[in-house]
Amino acid sequence: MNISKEKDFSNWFNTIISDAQLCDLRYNVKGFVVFRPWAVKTMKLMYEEYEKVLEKNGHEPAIFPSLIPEKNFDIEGEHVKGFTPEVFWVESAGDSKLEERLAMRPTSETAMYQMYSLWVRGRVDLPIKIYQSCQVWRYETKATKPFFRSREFHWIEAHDAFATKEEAEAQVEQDMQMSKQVLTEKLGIPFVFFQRPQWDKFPGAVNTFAADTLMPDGKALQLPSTHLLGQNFSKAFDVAFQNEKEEKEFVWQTCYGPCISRIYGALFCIHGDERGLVLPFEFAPLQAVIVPILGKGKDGASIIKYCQSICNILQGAGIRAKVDESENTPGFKYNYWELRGVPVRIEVGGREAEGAKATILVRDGEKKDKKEVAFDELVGHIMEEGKKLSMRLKRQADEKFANSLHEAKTMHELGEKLKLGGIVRIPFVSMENDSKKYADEIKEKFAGDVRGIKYPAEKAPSGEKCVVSGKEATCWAYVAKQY
RNA sequence: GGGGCUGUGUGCUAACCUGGUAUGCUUCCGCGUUCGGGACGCGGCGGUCUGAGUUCAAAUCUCGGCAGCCCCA
Repeated sequence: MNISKEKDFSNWFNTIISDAQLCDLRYNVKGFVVFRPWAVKTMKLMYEEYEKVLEKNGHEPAIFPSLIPEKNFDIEGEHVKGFTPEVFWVESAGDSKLEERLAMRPTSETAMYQMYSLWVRGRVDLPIKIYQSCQVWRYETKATKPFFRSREFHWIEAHDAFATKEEAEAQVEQDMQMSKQVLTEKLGIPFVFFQRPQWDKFPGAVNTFAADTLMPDGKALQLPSTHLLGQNFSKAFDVAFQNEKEEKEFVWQTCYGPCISRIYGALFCIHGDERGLVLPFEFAPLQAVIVPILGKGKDGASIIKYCQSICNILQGAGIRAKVDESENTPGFKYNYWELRGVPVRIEVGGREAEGAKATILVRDGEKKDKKEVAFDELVGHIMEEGKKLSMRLKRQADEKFANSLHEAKTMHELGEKLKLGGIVRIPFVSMENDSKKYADEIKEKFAGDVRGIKYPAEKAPSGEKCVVSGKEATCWAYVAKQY
């Protein structure tokens, strides 16, 4: 495709989703896209990984209905206010209008917590740690963008209920750990967790913590967020238990929402290059592609046969591999699979077939990096190279991320740094609601958003003045342009 | 939320200003030759987003709808 994602990110983005066939934008409902097999295969692997980690951390799967009666939806005041403008409503069925309209879930608190109310009787029923992998719908009024902001998206939501506040707080930390295990360790996506300002919380939450990563154009993208709900919802939905003193006590809740379709977007934007996708080995739909090189004067049948024997041995070792037997020329196949980010390419022609070897090139290598590997060493070599590729991707992403963190002490400096892209640390007055006007000023002047304070909290600034208000700064705030 | 641009076979595109038989490439199908970095020849299938209006006549002009992109907040 030959487009620089740094210089021309939107062009790169639009080109890769159509050329690598990640999704099809031609579906005729605004904000809804068709996810195509190549994207879905990786997203499924991501779901699997995430579900595994959630279950390892004590969560169990469930499937809740996607429709929520309006009355449930109205129970928690803040939540209603936050979400109602974005709800798709089902108002009729067949020819008859429904007595009560039904919300297509924009998130499942109001579907799940009424059930939690029935399920929780005593301490023995706690904690509840349930997740579901599902899609949700939100009528986004901002411009939609495939993967990043669609009106339908695919995520996991985990909803936990505890007997004590401390356990709930610990859960928030566990959610952050899980984010790190999956996003950073497995997918190579760097991020920072911020505690969002009071004016930018999840509707109904006591506190919101969200992971921000950076896109190639320097804008921040929110990835998983976890919310300390306190007792706001449990009081509203009557999720309570009888304690040892035989008193009624409301549970303490958290919810956690990694959006797989968005994380997938972040994944390919962070690792992709001017030739197309670059995928971590573990998450590539196809990990090794074998390209036969036939031609006059060569024994085509025996080359194909040899390719197949390589494929068998790789598949036997658990590597997702295939022989590309299409009618295209080798050069076409190289480009085709590079565009799709297949980690390892194996070229097999007469030379290889006769010498019981194969020529290997890893996705982020150049022509000169091709290596010949003996048949018997292929499995070990590919596993090793795959692992190294994933590590390289993670390291490069980490470095780039670290280089995009800036600091500013004055309004002017903040403006200059924001122009560079990335996240800028400033001394700031506070994260309370009455400081929102200063954040609004930053937004107005530089289109930058106050993302919050770092979590875990940093040592507060001493003797620093807020760059906006000039008042005594009580915290280090982080500012970025955002998606 | 505000502003701008756009919609023609699968994709890209010409014709649009100045209304009159819709151009070329690509994809796809068939046949043959090719194959170590996006092969080629010949033949074939396939199109003006949608609704209304103006007109003898609309891809073209006008208005609405739907959809996409870009910029600003």
